Order: sequence, then C-alpha cells, then structure tokens
Amino acid sequence: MATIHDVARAAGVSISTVSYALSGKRAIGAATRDRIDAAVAQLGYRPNAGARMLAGSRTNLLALSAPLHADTYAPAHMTFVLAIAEAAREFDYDTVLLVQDEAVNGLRRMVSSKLVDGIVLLDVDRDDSRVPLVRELDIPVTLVGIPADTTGLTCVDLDFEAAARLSVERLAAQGHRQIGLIGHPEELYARGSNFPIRFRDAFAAAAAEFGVGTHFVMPEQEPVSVRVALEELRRELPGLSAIVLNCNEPVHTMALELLRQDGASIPQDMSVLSACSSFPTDQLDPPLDVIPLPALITGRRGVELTMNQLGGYSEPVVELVPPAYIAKGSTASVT
Amino acid sequence: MATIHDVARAAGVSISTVSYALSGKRAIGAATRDRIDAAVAQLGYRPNAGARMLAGSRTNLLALSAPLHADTYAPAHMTFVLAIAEAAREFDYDTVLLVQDEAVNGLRRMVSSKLVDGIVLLDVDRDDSRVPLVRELDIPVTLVGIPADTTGLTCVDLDFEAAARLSVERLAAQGHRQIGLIGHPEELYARGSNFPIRFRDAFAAAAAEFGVGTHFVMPEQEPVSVRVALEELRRELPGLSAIVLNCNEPVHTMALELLRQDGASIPQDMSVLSACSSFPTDQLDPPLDVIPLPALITGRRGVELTMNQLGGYSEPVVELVPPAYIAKGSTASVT
DNA sequence: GCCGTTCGTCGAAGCGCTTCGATATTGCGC
DNA sequence: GCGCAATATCGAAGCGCTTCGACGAACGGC
Repeated sequence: MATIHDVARAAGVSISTVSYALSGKRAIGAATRDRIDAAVAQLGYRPNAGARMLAGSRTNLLALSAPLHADTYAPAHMTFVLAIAEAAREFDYDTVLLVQDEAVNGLRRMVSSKLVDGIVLLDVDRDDSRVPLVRELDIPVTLVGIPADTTGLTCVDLDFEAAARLSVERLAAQGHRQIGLIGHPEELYARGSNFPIRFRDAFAAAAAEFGVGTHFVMPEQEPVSVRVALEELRRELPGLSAIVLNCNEPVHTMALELLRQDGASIPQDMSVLSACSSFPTDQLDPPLDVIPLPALITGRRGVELTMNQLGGYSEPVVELVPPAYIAKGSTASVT
Repeated sequence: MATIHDVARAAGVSISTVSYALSGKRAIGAATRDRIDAAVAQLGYRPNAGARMLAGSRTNLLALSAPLHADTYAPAHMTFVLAIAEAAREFDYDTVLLVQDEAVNGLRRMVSSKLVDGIVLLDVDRDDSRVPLVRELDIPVTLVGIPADTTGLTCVDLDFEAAARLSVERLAAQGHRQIGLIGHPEELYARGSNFPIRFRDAFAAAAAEFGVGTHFVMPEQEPVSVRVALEELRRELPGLSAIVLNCNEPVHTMALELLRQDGASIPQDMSVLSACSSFPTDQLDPPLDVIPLPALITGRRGVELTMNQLGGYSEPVVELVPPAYIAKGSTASVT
C-alpha cells in the first residue's frame, strides 16, 4: 500500500504539501497539484483510515443504531437502513451497523473509542432506552422517530399527525361518513412503538374534528385475523364506505383479496387508502391511493442533520416531513 | 476522553505496561494488573480506535457487502445481516455496512484504506461481479452463497442440493408420486440468482432419481398469480398429492389460503412442505413441515470463516451446511 | 528600489497506541 | 554465593496522517 510519503516522493514535494493538496486546506500551485494528482493516480494511493482518524478530527464513520424488534416490519426497516447508508456515502461517510443489544450498548463504545463522528438512531420508540444515553453523549446524534421528550435532541420523521389528518380530510371531502382504520398488530401499540400510536391518535382526533365515525382494528398478519377485523369494521360502522390501511404490505394484500371475495369493488363500493406505507402501492391489485412513508427522504434527512451538527453548531430541531398524497384511483366520492 | 497515558499515570506504571496488561501479550504482575484494571475502570478508559488501527495490525472492523436487489426478500436478507453483525461482535468486531453500489465499489476502498480486516459477501449470485474483485484483494473474505467458480474462495451456504433431495426423498418415502414445486418469481431465475436455481435443478434431478413426477411454477407474490400457479400444478400433475414451497412467506400464506378455499385439508388431501425458508413456519395455518434456511448459522459461519483466515492460514473451503427436516404434521403418507 | 503582503512550500510536532529491545529484579541449581 | 534464566517493567521508535509556524519568492504601492 502506498503511503502519503510515497506520493510525496513521486511528486517531488513534501508530505505536508501532499496533505494540503488533497484536503484543499491551503492553496497549492497548479503545476504541483497536477504532479501530486498524477502520483496519487499512478500509485493508487488511499489515505490510511486509522492514521486519518488519529491525526485528524474526523473518522468519516457514522454509527447506525438499528434495533430490530420481533414485530419490526423488515422491508420498511431495510429501506431506512439503505437510505441512511447511501446518504452517508454522499458525505464520504461509511456506516457502522449496530443491531440488537449493540444498538444500545454499542453506542457508548463507539463514542468513547472515537470510532464514529456521529450517530443516527433508527426506529425510536416513544420511551426509548437510547434517548437518555445519547443525551449525555457529546456527539452529533439524530433520531429518526420522535420520542416522548425531545428536549435537546435533533429528530426527524414523517409528520404522522398531518398524515392521519390528511387521510381523514380527503375521505371526508369525498363524503365518507364512516371510515375504518386498519392498524398494525396489537403488540406494536402495547410496546409503545412510535408512529403507529401517533397515527392512530391523530386519526381519531381528525375524525372527531371532521365529524366522521371511525373504528380501529389491529389484525395480525394472517388471513383469518384480517377477515375478523374487516367484519368488525362492518359491524361497528354500518355505513362503512372507506378504509384506511396503516399496516404492512401482506395485510394490504389480504384485505384487498378479502374485499374482492366479498364482491366489493374499489372504489365503487369501498374507497381504500394506504397511509404511511413504505412499499409501492401501485403493484397492488388495484393500485391504492397512498400517503407514502418517505423512508428515503427521512433517512437521508437524518444523515444531513447529523452532518450539520458536525459542521457548525446547529440548534436541536424536531423536523417533521410533510405528508404527500398520491392518487391512484382507489378512492371516490360517495354517490 | 482518557488515554492510555492517563491510565499509566493513575496506575503508576509506564504506557507499555498498560498496553501489555490490556492485550495480555506479556506477563504482568498480579498487583500491577489490579492497579491498571482499577485505573481503567475508574477513568472509563477505552482505547482510541484510530490509534489502535494505526499502530496495531487489526482494525477490528469487518465489511459486510450487502447489495439489495429489487426482488430481494427483505426479511431473509435482514436476518443474515443481523446474524453477521451479531457474530462479528462475539469476536470483538464491528460491522461496516456496504449497500447497493458500494457493495461492489466500496470493497476496494475498504481494503486500500485499511479500514477493515476482512469482508463478508452476502447474497452472492452465480456470476457475481464482486467475485473477480475479491479474488485479487489480499484480505480475508468469505462469501455467503456459492458462485459458479469457487476457485481460491472461501464460501458457506446451506446445501441446497441436499435440501432439495431431502424434500423429494421424504415425500417419495410417503408414497407421493406427483410433487409440485412452487418457486420464487421468475425474475430471480432470470437474473441468475443463486439458491433458487440450485434448489430447482437439484429438485428436478432428485425427482428423476426417485421416479416421481414433478412440475415447477414461479408465481409472483400476488394472490391471482398464486392461484394460477396452483391450477397449473393440478393440470400438469393429475395425481398431485404433495407441494413443496420454495418461496417467500406471503406466497406461503396465499397458497395455504387458496388450498383452504378449495376445501383441501392438510395433510389429508395435500402434503405441504416448506423448503429453505428463513421465517418460522409454525406461525402459519397450519404449521408446515420445514427444511429451514439457517440464516443465523450460515451468517455466523461466514464470520467465523473470515476470522479463521485472519488467524493462521486456512485453505479456501466451500462449506455446505447440511439441511435439517423439522416435522410439523403437514405431510402424511398417501393412503 | 524598499517594505509589507500574499502565495506556495516545507519541516516538525504531535495524535494514542503497539511492540521491540533493553534493564532491573527475583529465583534457582550447584 | 555465583551465574543464568525467567519474570516484570520501562523507554523509545514508529504507524501514516494533519496542522501549525516558518520561510523564500514574487508582487504591488509608494
């Protein structure tokens, strides 16, 4: 492996000149720079990561704390992980993955060994055990998800409250008076999982505000359970004409299949809207109107906010990504 | 942050003594060691990662190359990632995650900047673009998955051939003469994806060997497509009495639901076996006999093989994990 | 033509750790 | 009681990089 020393010799300059030429932190003559660039290319020189970490103030490594609960929906989770790892690369950062126990315990290790410059926390619960920890860690941290107490923290997430309100608003404007909400499995709510609860509560509030009746069910990812849930909606909401799905893809598929079997066509007999979904709904049959969970945007923003903190000082902020509504023709006005 | 210097002073010894006490590479007096341990604990000392990398020969970082194709089944993929990250920790290693483009391009960067000590490649295709690359990289590498040409490479994977043979063998022994195989979506095979092809081909060979009729279908993850696939099996195999599922969880659920709707009870009317599944099949209705895809075992083994290479020299090996058969009562003898 | 700048380059001092010889101390055989 | 081997500890030399202060050269203003 070539070292900076080799490059310096090949270019006929000193080590510090090479360093400055590569970092751009001081002006370097054009001719000199060219010779250095040529030497770098010819030797295939790459700065030694360890040396850089030790001498410089940056490690160019980002910790990604990604605990995975038994009930975590893997595809969504994965999308966030991908978004963050890719966004990090745009800042010339690599990502150290901390899973399971290490998602909590590893953080302190990352910081005290100075392995990483910053941390992104994924899948933050309302009352997350990582929150008190990162509060005392003196390092840039961004939480993807909003904990109960955000004091002093930088957070980013989809504005689930606005998304819930938008769902109700659109359907109410179409004349729907009874709107069913299909949520995630019950454990998630019991565990204090973040966004399902925020969505559910804001949905209820919006329903009250717009004066529409609503009922909430939490089926398991399992056909029988979904059928029971649908039946419960019909029983509780006699004039049911619209359903909002705030659940995983398999439950979407099952619900659509069950509606088909019941002879309910979409959107004539039933308007269906997918809210906060991390997967493409236009592959479903029929394609569904959707308020996407923009994992790519949110994840990337989580990295950006961390990088901002690395630069100058930025005040802690809670940043809510506004929801978008994408129509696919699966909702219609009540006739 | 405390440095080794602080620890040395607090314990009243030299820096090198602290280093040796912590690494155990030279004998240290019991009393001295105790004082050092106390100082370490009291100061909360953690070796600086950059300094360690630079001075030592190890970085204690492992690269995990995990490209994610559009058709990759996220839960299975995630299980491998988790298994590897957790196994790495048992060797005191952290995992640098390389996704998408970086899964290929990042590798060279990892090596030439000496950021990582070893590499694990996930989701290796038959003709994977990373294979020629890692062959020329002078660093411990383990592939999870078996490429077409394994010369000079260390690989580990479930023995899919044996798994396919085991499937046929068990069902043939129960007297089944016509066995349907439901595979993954067609794109996977077209792309040269690794294990679906290995399973399919070995299945056909085993069927020929045991003299049973078989037919292979590749439904999309979509109820209509699964229904069509089932109908095709029934049409092609008039005496169909057993089905092997080598596909994703949602397709399992759909197939079982369709069989139920057709009034076919398991195992009386139809024996069903799930082969090489990364998810628990006892949550299905009914629970299915399964030959598991042992992601935890395979992933961990991938790490272990890499660590072995880091230690002494070990010859490249292709290690096939033998399949296991777990009965849940979803297959029965033909009556 | 002299002084104060600006520009381009260099030497050297670390960053915190590992590791290779020493050196000092102890214990043992005879 | 002497020498030799083990045992315990230390000092110092790097690992490859960043960054600070210095310094020579070129340049414009007067």
